Amino acid sequence: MNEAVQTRDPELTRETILAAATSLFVRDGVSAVSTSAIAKAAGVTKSLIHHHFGSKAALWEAVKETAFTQYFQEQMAMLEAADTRDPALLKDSVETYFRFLKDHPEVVRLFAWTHLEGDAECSEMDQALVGLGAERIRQAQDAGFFRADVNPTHVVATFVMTCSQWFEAKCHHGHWPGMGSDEDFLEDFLKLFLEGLLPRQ
Amino acid sequence: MNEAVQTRDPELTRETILAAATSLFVRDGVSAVSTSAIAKAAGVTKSLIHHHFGSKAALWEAVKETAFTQYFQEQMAMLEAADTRDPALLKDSVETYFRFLKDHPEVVRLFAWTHLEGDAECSEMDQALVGLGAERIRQAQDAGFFRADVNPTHVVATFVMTCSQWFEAKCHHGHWPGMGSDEDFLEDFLKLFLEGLLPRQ
DNA sequence: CCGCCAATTGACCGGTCGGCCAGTTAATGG
DNA sequence: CCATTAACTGGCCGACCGGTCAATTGGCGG
Repeated sequence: MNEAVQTRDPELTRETILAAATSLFVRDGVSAVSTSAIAKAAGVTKSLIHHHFGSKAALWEAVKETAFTQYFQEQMAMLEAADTRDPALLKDSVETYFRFLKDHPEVVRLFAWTHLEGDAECSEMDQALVGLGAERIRQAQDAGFFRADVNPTHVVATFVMTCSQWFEAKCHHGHWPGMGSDEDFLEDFLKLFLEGLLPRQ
Repeated sequence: MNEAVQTRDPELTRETILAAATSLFVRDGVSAVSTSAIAKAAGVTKSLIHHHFGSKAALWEAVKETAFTQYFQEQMAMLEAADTRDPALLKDSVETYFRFLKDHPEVVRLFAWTHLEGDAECSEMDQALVGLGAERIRQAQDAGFFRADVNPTHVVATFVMTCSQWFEAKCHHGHWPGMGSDEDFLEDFLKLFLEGLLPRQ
C-alpha cells in the first residue's frame, strides 16, 4: 500500500473520462451515447463530467481534439522519418498507412463520424501533413520517378481515401464475391496505383 | 379545388413519412432524430408513424431498404446498358458512377451511416452488382485490354471506394492545399487508375 | 344507407436525457 | 492548524424520448 495514496487526481480523472468517452463515442456515435453511460464506464459521477468538460458537446470536441492530435503527430513522425528521395518511399508510406489504419480501427471510425457531421476542423495539422506528403510526391516527379501530369495532392488523396474506405466500409464489401484479404487488396491496389504513377513511356 | 378531394390516402401518407424520415435520418443519423421530428416534418402525428411502420427501428430499415433498392436498380440498369467489350467502358462507368454520387449526396451519406452501424445487409443486390462489374473487368482482361494479374473484384472495389470517399470526406480534404475541383480530381484519378490497369509491356 | 375497418388523432405513459445545484470532502498554502 | 479552493457526490429539474391506447373519422363494400 505504498502507491495510490492520493485519493484525488484530477488529471487522471480527466483522462479516464476522456478514454471512456472516446471508446463509446467512436463505437456508437455522439448522439447514441448518454453522459450517464460515459460516467458509468469511467466509474465517476455524471456531474464530474460536467465539472471537467462543461458539456457533452465540449467533451466530444475534447475527444476529437485529443485523438486527432495524437494521430497527426504519429503520422508526421512517420513521414519525416521516411527517406526523401527514394522512389520506394511512396510504397512504404502507403503500406505503413494501411497497416496503421488496420491496427487503429477507432481512428477510422472517428474519421467517419466527423465526416458525417461535416466537421472541417483539424485543418492546420492536416494541411501540414498533406502538404508534406504532396511535397514528397512533387520531388519524386521532379526527379523523374513519377509522371508529372497529375496533381500531387490528388495522389495523396487517392491513397489516403482508398485506405480509409477499405476499413470503413469493410462490413459492406467484405461480403463481395471474390474479395480477397486485406493484404491481397493492398497488393493489387499498389500495383494499379504505383504503376499508374510511372512516367509515360 | 378539383384535386385532393380525398382526405385519406394511406399509400401517400406512408411515402410522405418515408421521405421525411429519409431526409432527416440521412442528415443527422438515426439516433439524433426523434420520431416527433419526423412526424412534424411529414405533417402527421407520431402515432401514425407507429401505425404504418411499427417502430423507429423498423422505419429506419424501411428507409434503407427503399433507398438501396432504388440505388441498385439504377446502377444495374446503367451497367447493363453499357456496351460489353469496349475498353472505354470502365472509364465511362467510373465517370457515370462519380457523377451519380455527386448528384445524390444522400446516397453517399446513407452508405456512410450504414457502414458505421456495421450493417452488412443489401448483400444480395450488391453482390449481383459487383459480380457483374467484376465480370466485365474479367472480360476485358481476357481480351487483353487490362492486365490479368489483379483481382477484378479489387478493381471494382478501388473505384467504388475512391468515388464514395471523395464525396463522403469532402468536408475534410476539401480544404487541403492544392486540391482541385471534382472534375480535376476525377481526371487525375482516372489517369492513375486506368493506366495502372494497362497490360505490362 | 349502413356497418365495418383502417386511417388518424391527441392524450398519456414510464423512462431517460443533459444539465444544475447545494453540500461534502480532500489537498494546499499561509 | 485553519481557511480557501477545487474535486467530487447525490439528488433533482424540466424536457423530451419511443411507444401505447382509446376514441374519432372517413372510405368502401354489401
